[in-house]
Amino acid sequence: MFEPVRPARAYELIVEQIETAIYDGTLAPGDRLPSERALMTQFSVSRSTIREALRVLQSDGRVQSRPGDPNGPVVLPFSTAGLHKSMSSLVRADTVGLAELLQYRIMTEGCANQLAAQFRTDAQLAAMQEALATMQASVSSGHDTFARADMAFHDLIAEAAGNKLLQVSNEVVRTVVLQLIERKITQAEDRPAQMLDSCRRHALVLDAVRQQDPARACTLARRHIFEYYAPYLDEAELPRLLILMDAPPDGA
Amino acid sequence: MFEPVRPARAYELIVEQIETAIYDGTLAPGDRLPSERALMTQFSVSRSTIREALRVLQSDGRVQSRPGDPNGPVVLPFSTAGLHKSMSSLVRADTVGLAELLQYRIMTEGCANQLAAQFRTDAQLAAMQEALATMQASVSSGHDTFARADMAFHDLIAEAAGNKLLQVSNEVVRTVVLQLIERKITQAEDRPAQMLDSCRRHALVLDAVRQQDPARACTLARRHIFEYYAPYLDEAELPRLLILMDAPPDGA
DNA sequence: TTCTGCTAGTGGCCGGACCAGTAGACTGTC
DNA sequence: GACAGTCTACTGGTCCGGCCACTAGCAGAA
Repeated sequence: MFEPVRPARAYELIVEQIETAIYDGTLAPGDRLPSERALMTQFSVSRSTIREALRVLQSDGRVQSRPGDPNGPVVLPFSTAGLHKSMSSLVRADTVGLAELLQYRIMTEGCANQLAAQFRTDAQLAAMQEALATMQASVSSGHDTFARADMAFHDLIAEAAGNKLLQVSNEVVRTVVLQLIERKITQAEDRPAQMLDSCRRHALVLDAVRQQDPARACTLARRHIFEYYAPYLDEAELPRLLILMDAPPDGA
Repeated sequence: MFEPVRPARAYELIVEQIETAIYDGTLAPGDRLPSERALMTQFSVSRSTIREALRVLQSDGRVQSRPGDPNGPVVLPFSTAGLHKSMSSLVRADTVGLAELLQYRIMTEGCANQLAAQFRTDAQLAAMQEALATMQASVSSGHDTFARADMAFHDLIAEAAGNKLLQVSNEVVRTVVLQLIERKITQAEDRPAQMLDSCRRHALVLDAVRQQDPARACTLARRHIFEYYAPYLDEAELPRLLILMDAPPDGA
């Protein structure tokens, strides 16, 4: 009949007020909050309470304060840091595993390629071409340049897809996956062969994007991710990914 | 040559210590932290510093403290709450429009249905059936019950898909979409007809899930979302969604 | 045995204080 | 007038001691 109540903490109310001010634009990135001593009069609470609220906002990446700064805490622009943090924490805690990450990535990256193939501009296509060239050129030189160019390629795809959510989620998942298998992948003895193979596959995908063939771009991208990362998975985990390959959504 | 240094805050060091203790299992979910007064002697800092550290840990969903509890703050189990929080902040903050949200939702929900059709258990199927029944029963009664049952249905699909990332992102996007058009949808004069139609479509999707036909489940789910929300979009925005319909991934 | 009231200890919050650090004004020099 | 250096007012980080409402568990009453 009645609902349980959760007594309101003062600092939580302050966090809420400042958060909504950020959401509705009253506080834009780059703006400055009043100093802690000014805030305590505005909210009529003590400084400890203000500080606890600021700590929460800071840990959420909304504001940042610097000792001695006479301008007060600064409102930060949105960043994906929070997403990265919470996702890698889930990975560290074994709540989500590599298979789950890859399953998700196969879906989103596939969709991204599909959209990119449809809506890419010529300029975007040229940029992708360039990123691929950098990848090919750095096969022999270094793992680092290659990885960066690889990252850039996928970023360009996501950008061409024209969906910010897709872009961000792709970027986050991709980064977390790389973190997870970074050691294994850099130490692989057949690393150069892997890189060459990766280039070949990227070229195939890029070709589909160039010819504006969404279905093929999607299928190739999915298959590429699957085959590239499959060695790092257990046998038992493969079916959950395979169903995304030859079954739909490419309707084979 | 040299890297910039960031002076270490005391409370940050405390957060780190407790966090690593949680990660490496020294502190398991359900365990109790010492009281704030005890922690201040262990870390040899003042209570304010302890409290600021606890605020950060609390906002990250790692611990929770309750006033008057003689057992001290409790270590929480890992959950997707943090991911949920940062994801909804992304969706809210980055000024993504309805079309973009729906585009994303069509992709993820489609995939979820595809996976759910493949991997659902009989128990999950029964639960979906029940949710759909509740929806059908509440068409005449009230908008609220209907919306809740609708939500439950999609949650069950996402759960059956067996991917936590997919589950969280689906839930977030769905919630935000509903918030965006809540007013328009509850005030629609043909609301009962809409509800009936929605039930019919859900039944179709559920049938595909029952028969474990992933391709059909995916296609139907995508089409359902598109047609349900299309009236709330501009003409110009439709193509970006349509490409996800009759082109792949259902390979028509 | 059940219930009640008490109590020790808890987290939430307050006010004041000190310190190292910062930016901008202020000074003296050239 | 331009520029180095100092000075100052204020900032955030931390500490201390104190008060309050609340909770769990216990001792005593029924």
